Amino acid sequence: MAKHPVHPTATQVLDLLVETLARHSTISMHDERELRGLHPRVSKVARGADIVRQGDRPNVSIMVVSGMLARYHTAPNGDHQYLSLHIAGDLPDLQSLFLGVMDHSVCALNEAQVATFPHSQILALVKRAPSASLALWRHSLIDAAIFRQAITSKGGGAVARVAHLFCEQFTRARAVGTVSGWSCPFPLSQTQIGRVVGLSLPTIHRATQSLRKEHCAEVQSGTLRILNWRRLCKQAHFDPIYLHADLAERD
Amino acid sequence: MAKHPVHPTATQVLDLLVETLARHSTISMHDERELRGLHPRVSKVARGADIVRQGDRPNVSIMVVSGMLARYHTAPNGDHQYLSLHIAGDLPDLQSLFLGVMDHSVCALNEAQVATFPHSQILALVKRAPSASLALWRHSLIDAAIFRQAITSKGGGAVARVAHLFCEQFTRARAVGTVSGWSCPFPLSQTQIGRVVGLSLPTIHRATQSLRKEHCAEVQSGTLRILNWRRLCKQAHFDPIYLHADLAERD
DNA sequence: CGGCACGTTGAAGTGACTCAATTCGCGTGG
DNA sequence: CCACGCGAATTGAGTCACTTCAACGTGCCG
Repeated sequence: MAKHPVHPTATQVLDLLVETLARHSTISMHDERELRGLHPRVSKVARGADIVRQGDRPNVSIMVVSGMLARYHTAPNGDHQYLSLHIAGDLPDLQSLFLGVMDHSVCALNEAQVATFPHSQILALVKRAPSASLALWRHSLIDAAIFRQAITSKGGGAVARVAHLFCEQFTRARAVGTVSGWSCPFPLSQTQIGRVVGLSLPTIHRATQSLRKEHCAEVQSGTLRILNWRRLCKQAHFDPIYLHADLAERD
Repeated sequence: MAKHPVHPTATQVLDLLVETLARHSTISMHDERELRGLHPRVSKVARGADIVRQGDRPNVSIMVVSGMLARYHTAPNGDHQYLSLHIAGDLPDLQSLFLGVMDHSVCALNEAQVATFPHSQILALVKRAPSASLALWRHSLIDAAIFRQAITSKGGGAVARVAHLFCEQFTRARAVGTVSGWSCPFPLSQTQIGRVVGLSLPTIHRATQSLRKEHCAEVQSGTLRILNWRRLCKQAHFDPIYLHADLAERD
């Protein structure tokens, strides 16, 4: 599985979409047929580039095909506070479908490929395959659950916050199949980790160092490697319930 | 407008629901007719009582009719971290419709009245009036936007966080019409304010005192009174864009 | 009157921040 | 091929805001 498929076809993109939704929702034959009727446009995004900006009124929604994106707020002093990280299959700005104006921005953390779906097509899909739209709704609810967890995580110390970030990322990477052994992609510098968990660079450094010394986890050249999952989870007070990774229990 | 209607009829409850959704979405005649076909059950909840608990698998969703509710996480040490506050018209656990198991709890901050809607009825509604379900979806997206804002707010100092809470609550209260002059209901003790913004009691005390001394806002016997809206917003770095209170711009 | 919840205030401790200096890895141009 | 420069990681010193702990006031309800 190449990190950057040379030129993903529409079919591959739609595969990814269906696969993502099927991970937590039941997708009927009819739903799948309608989903495959969408016409995504795939484009490449440079590392650090913005895809959507606060205040925009997009008329498309995007899906991550490869690479990693981040949503962020811009603080009054100009700093960036990252709100969430997004990997293949994620739909980071699905909300723009219903909330006219963006209340945050989306940028690429490394070179990434994104698929864009016109809102008009999605809205048409909603009419023709309502149960497929419920899958999208559920997807956005899980998204919200992750934000709630982020609020609480700020209660713990620096090590706990970083450890929690590692746990969440590894768990989500495992779900989409981008892990190999105990490693998964993690293209963030320490400065960027600081923007995610809301701590300063020196603090992040000490926290990551502590986690490496205690053989919990380490980051090296864009990869996160788990050294001791059990211990890492304990440091993080990680309880994956909020990721709602279990299969749907209703239809 | 009594704080606790003696015994709200189903009609009044459905009025509130339609009114709430119409605030940000276009509700067609057909949608409204279908919404009014729901059969809510109204019940009274004692101050401090839990309505749903983490780990539950509810088969109903609730709407606040009067009073104030809070969603909260329970920290490893037993502390409660409030995630959001909810007033009349809010649907705090709409997510339970699609996410089987609750990842947080909901409790009443004062004596409150809540309406319960069976999931089965809502799902039936979704089938019969898809566009009404889009209004519910949008509602849950605004909910998520508030969580995102909460993450960023933790960046500022104690005074800024408390001020931001005051701004948000007053703005939302104004939207549902529970303000009178520059006052709105706010039944939280300083300890509870601490649970919302993630600070200790003494810090909250000093922050509220500072806001009163600077004639920004004050809390008195369950009421929040704005003394100087402009100055309060400045202290809070409050930008209401994330509340998406503007009317819907698409159908 | 006694208990209790909440508000008020002070003193001491601690964790993270800012600021700053140094090192390392790596690509680039002389 | 080496010097340079840049981004990132590393480390230390001093400061500040919030925490914890503790004590006391105050109003209300039994």
